[in-house]
Order: sequence, then C-alpha cells, then structure tokens
Amino acid sequence: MGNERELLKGNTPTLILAVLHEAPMHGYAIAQAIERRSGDILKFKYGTLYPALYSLENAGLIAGEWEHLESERPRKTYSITDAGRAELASRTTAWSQFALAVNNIIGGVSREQTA
Amino acid sequence: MGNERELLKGNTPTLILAVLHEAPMHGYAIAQAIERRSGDILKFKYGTLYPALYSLENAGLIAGEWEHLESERPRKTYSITDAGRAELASRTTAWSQFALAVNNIIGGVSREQTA
DNA sequence: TTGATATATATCGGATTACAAGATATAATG
DNA sequence: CATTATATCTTGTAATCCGATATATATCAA
Repeated sequence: MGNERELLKGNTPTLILAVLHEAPMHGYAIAQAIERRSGDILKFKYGTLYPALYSLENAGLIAGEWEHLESERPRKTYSITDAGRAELASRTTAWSQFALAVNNIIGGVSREQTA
Repeated sequence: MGNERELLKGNTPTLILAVLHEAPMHGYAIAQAIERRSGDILKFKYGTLYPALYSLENAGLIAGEWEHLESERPRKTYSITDAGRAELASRTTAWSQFALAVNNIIGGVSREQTA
C-alpha cells in the first residue's frame, strides 16, 4: 500500500504548464526542470510526460514546434498559450484549496510528530 | 480538462486514517468528518469510501466492528490500528514532501497572482 | 571497435483509483 | 404518505501514471 506515486495524479498538467509559464522548453527539458526544482522528489516518467504533452497541445493549452538543428536530434519545443495561462491560474487556485483542505485534516498528525 | 477530482487520488487512505486517528467512527461519519473539516472542499463519495475502508481493513491498518443497536441501523465502526498509525505517519511525511515540491514549482505562479 | 551513458521522442498495456449510478433499508419529519 | 437523512454496499466506467520497450544520435571510456 505504499504508493506515493498516486499523489501525482491530476497534477501533471499543472506542473508542465507551470514550467512552461516561465520559458518555452522541449519535453526532455521539462522533465528535468520539474525534477530539479522539486529537489528530486518528483520524477517524471516519459510514459507520463509525452502523452500529457499531446493532451495539452490538443487542448490548445500549449503549442509545440519542431526544431531541426544540425548535428542534433530533432526536438519539439513547447510554449504556453493564453488559454494555457488561464488554465494554469485556475489549477493553481484549485491546488491551493486542496492542499489547505488536506492540511486541515492531517494537520493534527504532523503537529504531533514535530512536537 | 477541469478535473480537480483527480487531486484526491492517492490521498483517500491518508484522510481516512487521519480522522480515525482521533476517534473511532463508522463509514458515513468518516465521510462527514472529512467534508466538514475540509470546509466542504473535499467531498467523499460512497463509491470511493467503502471500497477504501475494505482495503484498509484488509491491510490491517484499521479494524472494523459491527454495532447492532436497538432502534438503529446496524453500522460498522472502525478504529485505527498500530500498523495504521505507522502508515499514517509515513503518509503524512510523503504528503508534506510532495506538497512542498509542488509549491516549489507552481510557487512563482501563485506569487504573481497575489502580488 | 565496442560498450556505456546522456540526450530525445514515442507507444502500449497493466495496475490503480475515484466516481457515477443504482440497490437496499431504517428512522424521523413534513 | 412522501421526503429527507442516515447507513452500507456493488458494479461498471473513465482517468491517470508508469513500466517496458523501441528508435536514434552524440560522446566518452575501455
């Protein structure tokens, strides 16, 4: 029953939008950015990442463009769209409310532990 | 794409263990306690609750006992076990780390909104 | 040359999870 | 009598993440 991995569910699009909100990036770099910024707590798997990118692009929240540079593998760089920024705002609000609600319930437990 | 419901994924057992950590309760009361304490942000559905209770009982993290009171519907009251308390501690730690990691990534966005 | 490692994208199937919907049943209230 | 609140339970569906696998290039070491 120790599946902390389930915690990620529902937050993948939020995290992708959040890193693209600061700079356009290609898939591999997005995964690295999330890992680095989370202090290696969140590890993005490629079986999760790429389908999520297609879904976001399909929904018009991000826009991808292929780059064919010489002496490098072709890669697709994504940028956040206006719709994506609106979605991000809505999702960060939802996350804050959710996190607050969870803390209200488990708060007593963690207070005990640190006491 | 507006499924905040997915946020709950993986946290259901944590929330149940957290409320049972304070007092034994039967299923219906657990759902109410979570709703109330979350300020009505978290709404527990019974198709989620009861399977989760069986799973937790099966794993030895909670213990259920039927009460057959006169002039009342039979109901099953659950208590948290020692193993459940250990699991709760582990899960609250995992949650705190996860929430911190997410905030590290989306933090910039919410700071913009409140600025 | 060969092997390992890092970069980079992509797909499929399995497992887990939450929820909607519906069934069942009692007590209290209008 | 009808409705609402209480209380438990099951089934099927949809969503999501991840492991595994495949492809392909560049670099570095043995």
